[in-house]
Amino acid sequence: MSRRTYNQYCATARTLDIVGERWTLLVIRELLTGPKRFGDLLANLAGMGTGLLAARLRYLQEEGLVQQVVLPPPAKAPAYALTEAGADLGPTVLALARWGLRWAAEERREGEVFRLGWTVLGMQAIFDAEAARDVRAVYEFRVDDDVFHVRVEHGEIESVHGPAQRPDVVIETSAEVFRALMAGELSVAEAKRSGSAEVSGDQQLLRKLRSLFRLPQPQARVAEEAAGGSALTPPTGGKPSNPL
Amino acid sequence: MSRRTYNQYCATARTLDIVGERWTLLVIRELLTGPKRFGDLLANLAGMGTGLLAARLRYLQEEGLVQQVVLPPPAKAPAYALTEAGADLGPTVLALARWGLRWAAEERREGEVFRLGWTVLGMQAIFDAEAARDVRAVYEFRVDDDVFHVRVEHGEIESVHGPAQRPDVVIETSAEVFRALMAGELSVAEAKRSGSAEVSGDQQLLRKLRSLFRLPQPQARVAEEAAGGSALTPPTGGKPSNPL
DNA sequence: CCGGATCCGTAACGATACTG
DNA sequence: CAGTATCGTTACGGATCCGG
Repeated sequence: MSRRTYNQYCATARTLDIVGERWTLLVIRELLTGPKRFGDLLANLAGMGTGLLAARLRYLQEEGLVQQVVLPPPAKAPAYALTEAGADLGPTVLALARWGLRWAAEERREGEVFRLGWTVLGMQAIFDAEAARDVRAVYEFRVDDDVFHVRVEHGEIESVHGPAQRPDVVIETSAEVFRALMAGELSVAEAKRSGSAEVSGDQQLLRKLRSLFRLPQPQARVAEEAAGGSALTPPTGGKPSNPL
Repeated sequence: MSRRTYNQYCATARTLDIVGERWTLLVIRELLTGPKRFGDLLANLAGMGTGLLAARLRYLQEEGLVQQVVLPPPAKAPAYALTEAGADLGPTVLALARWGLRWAAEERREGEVFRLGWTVLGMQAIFDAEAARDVRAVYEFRVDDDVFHVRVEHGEIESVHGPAQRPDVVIETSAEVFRALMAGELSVAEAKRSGSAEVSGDQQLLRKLRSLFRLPQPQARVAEEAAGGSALTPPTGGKPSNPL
């Protein structure tokens, strides 16, 4: 009858009691880039039933991580947004993303869904605050019908759904080309030359873009030797895989 | 038949495909402080069935996050340990703990289990690298039959299950008193005076202990106002709740 | 059409009993 | 001690239906 809980006096377990169920952290991920409507959430969470999404949103509201809002005019539609408590899960979600980029970043698998917003969050995960100390720029990305923008300022980064007010750089392309760009299979210059991407704006800031991120060396997760002090596994030495 | 997956080309979702199922991150949490035997894991994960734990460990081995090891003499018993990939989930688990300390840190609930190791990890989560820049010390905690030690050096912290080689400070007490210490309901000095804790070792380093951690202000997760720009909620102003 | 609520088959989990 | 086998219960996934 009552809710399933780990029943542990432990901060990690308490957190997982609230956000550890299936889909929950992905709902948070979606809302981290801005408010979303029920239908948009559903569209980005293929496989999740409407009933389950409604139940999750209701529970997250009860727990004070999510709130219902009304989108500003002209939209004026009902939507869901994170509260301060919910938004504070950002570092946790980014930590998950960082691990995935390092240890589970094989290429796109057959049938896997791809959304622009996820990659934008990935950029946040590998953002290099040091390298961005003196950069102040707004990048806008347009893929298919989706638009996100990334604001870099004071060594911080922010990723938001929707167009920017005054972007310094605009990159417009297809989902597949954008995916290839971020996977390091293609450079922006190449994409632009081949006509598969439209790029406009400040050339200086465009060139700076790739320096703002420190992609972790993707590693293979091979089981190590058992027994004593397991010897260091040599670096995999695969392609460094640069984004942008 | 096949494994349940989110099927998203997204680093966060990929990570959750591997460690997002029930209990999995708590198994990782247990192993973050050192190798553990099957029975010890089970004892610290009350409510988890033997079959499920076995299945999780088998899967995590297949995925290269966990490996079977043989404990060094005199134990010489089989145990489970993290691989490099598994250990790299440390930052993620600590991020979860940090959120819990801030937003879900109500007092101990009726029936909740408490283990020394979880609190030791909590200390890691709120460790203040700046404040510890010039501290070099090993603290040992003994609670009931459990022993952990915390090594602080070069602005880094490490929490390990078992006794230290040469601890600078040793604190021995009961689970309930230790819990109260970390919850800020009691100071080490008070506990020592009342005879509910044995403390020995370097007094200087003992006094430094509490300065090494920056406990987040615990916040209530109240749902914020909907509509326009939600007004700032006033600080809860509860007791600052200092550990140690 | 959007935002759900309801229903039902399947997969995951929890507790206990049993075995090398 | 370290698991495997079994079985009742809960959670999830997909489809259908309903109100504004």
